[in-house]
Amino acid sequence: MSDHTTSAPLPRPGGLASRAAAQPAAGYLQGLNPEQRLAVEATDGPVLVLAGAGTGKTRVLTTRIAHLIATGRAYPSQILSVTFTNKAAREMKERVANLVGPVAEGMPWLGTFHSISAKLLRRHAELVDLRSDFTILDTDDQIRLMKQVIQAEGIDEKRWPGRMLAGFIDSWKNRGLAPKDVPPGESGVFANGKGGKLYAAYQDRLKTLNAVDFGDLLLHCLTLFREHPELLANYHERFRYILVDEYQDTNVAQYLWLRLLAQGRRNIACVGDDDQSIYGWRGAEVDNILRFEHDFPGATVVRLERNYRSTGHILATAAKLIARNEGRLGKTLRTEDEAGEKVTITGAWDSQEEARLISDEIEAMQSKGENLSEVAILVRISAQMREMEERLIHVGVPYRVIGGPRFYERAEIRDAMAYLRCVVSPTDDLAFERIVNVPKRGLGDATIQLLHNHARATGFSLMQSARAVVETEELKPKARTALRELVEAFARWSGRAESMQQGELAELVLEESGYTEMWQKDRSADAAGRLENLKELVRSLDEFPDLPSFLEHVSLVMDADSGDGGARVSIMTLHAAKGLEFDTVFLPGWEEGLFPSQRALDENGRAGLEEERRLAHVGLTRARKRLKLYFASNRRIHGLWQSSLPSRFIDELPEDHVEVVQAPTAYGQGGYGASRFERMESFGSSYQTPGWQRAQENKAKFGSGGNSSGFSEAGQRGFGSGGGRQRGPVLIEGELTAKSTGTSAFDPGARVFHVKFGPGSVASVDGNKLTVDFDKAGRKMVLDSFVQKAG
DNA sequence: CAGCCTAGAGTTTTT
DNA sequence: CTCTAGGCTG
Repeated sequence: MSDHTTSAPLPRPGGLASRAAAQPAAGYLQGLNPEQRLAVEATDGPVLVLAGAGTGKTRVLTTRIAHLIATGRAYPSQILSVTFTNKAAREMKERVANLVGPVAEGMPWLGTFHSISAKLLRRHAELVDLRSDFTILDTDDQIRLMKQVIQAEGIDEKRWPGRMLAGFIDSWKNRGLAPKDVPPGESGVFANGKGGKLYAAYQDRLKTLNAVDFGDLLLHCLTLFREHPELLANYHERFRYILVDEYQDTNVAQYLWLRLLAQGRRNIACVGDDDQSIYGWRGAEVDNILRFEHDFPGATVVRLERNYRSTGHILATAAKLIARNEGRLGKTLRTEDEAGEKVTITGAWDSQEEARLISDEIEAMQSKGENLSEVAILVRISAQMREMEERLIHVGVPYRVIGGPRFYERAEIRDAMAYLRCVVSPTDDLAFERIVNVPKRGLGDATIQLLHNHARATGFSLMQSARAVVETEELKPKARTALRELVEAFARWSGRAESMQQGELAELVLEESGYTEMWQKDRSADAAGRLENLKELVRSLDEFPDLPSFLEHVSLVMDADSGDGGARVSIMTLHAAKGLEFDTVFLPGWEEGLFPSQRALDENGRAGLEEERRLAHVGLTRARKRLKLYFASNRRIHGLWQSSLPSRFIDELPEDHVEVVQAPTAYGQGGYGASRFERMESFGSSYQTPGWQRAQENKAKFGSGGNSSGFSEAGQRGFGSGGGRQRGPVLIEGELTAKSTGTSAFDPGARVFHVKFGPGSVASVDGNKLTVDFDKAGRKMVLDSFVQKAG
């Protein structure tokens, strides 16, 4: 290994380090509370910092790094500091730089598990049978490859889809299992026992392609360390201190990775919060954090419990909720902040009204001049976003959606990348296959198949095969010409790669390949945006010294540029909100089945419920000053209106700290009050009627789809915006209280018209509920306010 | 080979 | 309901 830092002596007296150490209580330590300070100053040996939400976790981490550097314990290049996301890594780098100055620039080992692993692997690729210019596949490439492998085995790809295999393989990799390590019982679950075999075949394919997937980055590192102890020892020497952020999110592979590296000096500090572990479904093992003291005997455990973020009521609410979980290390958050406003809970008739209530609140805040960037709407599932967006567009409140497809996952970026990959490494078959017929060149399945056959027979890459095949008569003239042109173009581009600025080269490639033109001709709504993204890609290219380093950056680091500093409300999933905070937080959709998610309950029972509860806890603790929860009695799921009960989590909140703001609607109130009754105490829903199914049954009582669909347009106008700024629920309550509303204005036999179902005749009347035989839609039960007299 | 149409599915997401 | 992937037809 050539890295000079390995053999560099420790700072000597008189160096920068000792000067800093000589100063009493260094400036960076000031303002830390005693626990934080302990977490910073316990430099040697294993340390576990249990940092509750808003307790200054990042501050501890960055100050600790500053402390290690300033006291001369380590050079920046001797500190291994791992995060999960690039965002976290970036933030940490910035904050360390603020503390210690430009020395922090030299922190080559501050990064994500994956980027650090990639770096290690590029150095030692040959030891795990790779070339150092290996490509990193994304999920899409991965699945395409799986499909090929599955088909090659002669398995029906429909019954055993590639993405399913990808899921299995991913979870094996998460657990650090190579093909040979997969328990036979598990490898059997896919394709009648072929799972393990397919995994092995897939790994073989990757090796031939000189490619790795995300999981391999970790896995190959494990192999590297295990099979080359001298190399590992070398890194033990180098990494004097190891820091880990969000430790509760580590999976088994990451845990093993850390354990191997920490073995040497045992100077490992993990910071995390078991109450914020929300990624169990993708392999995170809360156990890693629960087991820390056992794995690292003699560990110093520090609890950070003083919260600097939220007001009293909010914190008390969150604390009470999370206290219901059993599998936790136990922390009690406290604040010295004022009690503030109570947390509110509002019931709405349906999800549209819920959106309306939230937008009303936001508009009110906006008119008071509050900063919309301090407002967030956090949802359980992305499907909830659309309705919120529609509503905000309707009232003209600016918003931004956080999350969604990442920059490099967009088709146009991946296509452009594939072109560049082919230019840089003509043997990249996956990239070649991706763009061979994009834009359309008349090179379809038949041509690809031929190339594949040729490649398999000769051991050539697809590009080489193409070059050979165009010299033969095997292809029809049309296809042959097209393919020849493509192959020649790539030769030309590759030839220029040396001499040209990569940004220019990319532009040239995209232009000459006809790719840009393809989108220019496209008239779909998002074509302009895609061209814009391509421009962005070209622009960012020039920030890199060369194409390969750019490609690495894009596959591992690049994320969507959510720039744009305008004041906007943020909409995102609860998962995406972890680590963020806002003055005001809206939490819609607290309903059984949605949150906690029925699926989490069905698939993981109590563990699933507890993870959902932690997710709720994450949501609650995002708020600094104002926290507003909502539930709707009716929600459209997969296009069907379903009625739902308020979430059990609502029942679990402390009455002293929450306020049920609006008397919920008549129905809503029934639901809220009755929910304690109706729900069973246990969570195992297997023997319990699922919420949504019960909702189906209830539906009859309140009219099937009819009433609610009418809500969409006529309904909204009818009560919502029309009747003088009134709160929706009040009006709806009137509509629903059949008994007190008196009789309907309709008589049996009357002809009526319904916005959704069209014309029909009234069959019977029950209060304000009508049974109508619609001419087209058949017999439906609807509320009279949704129909008009006709003919 | 390309465009249209139909059938099926449909949490949470980073790297 | 809405999207996507794959199948079928021109």
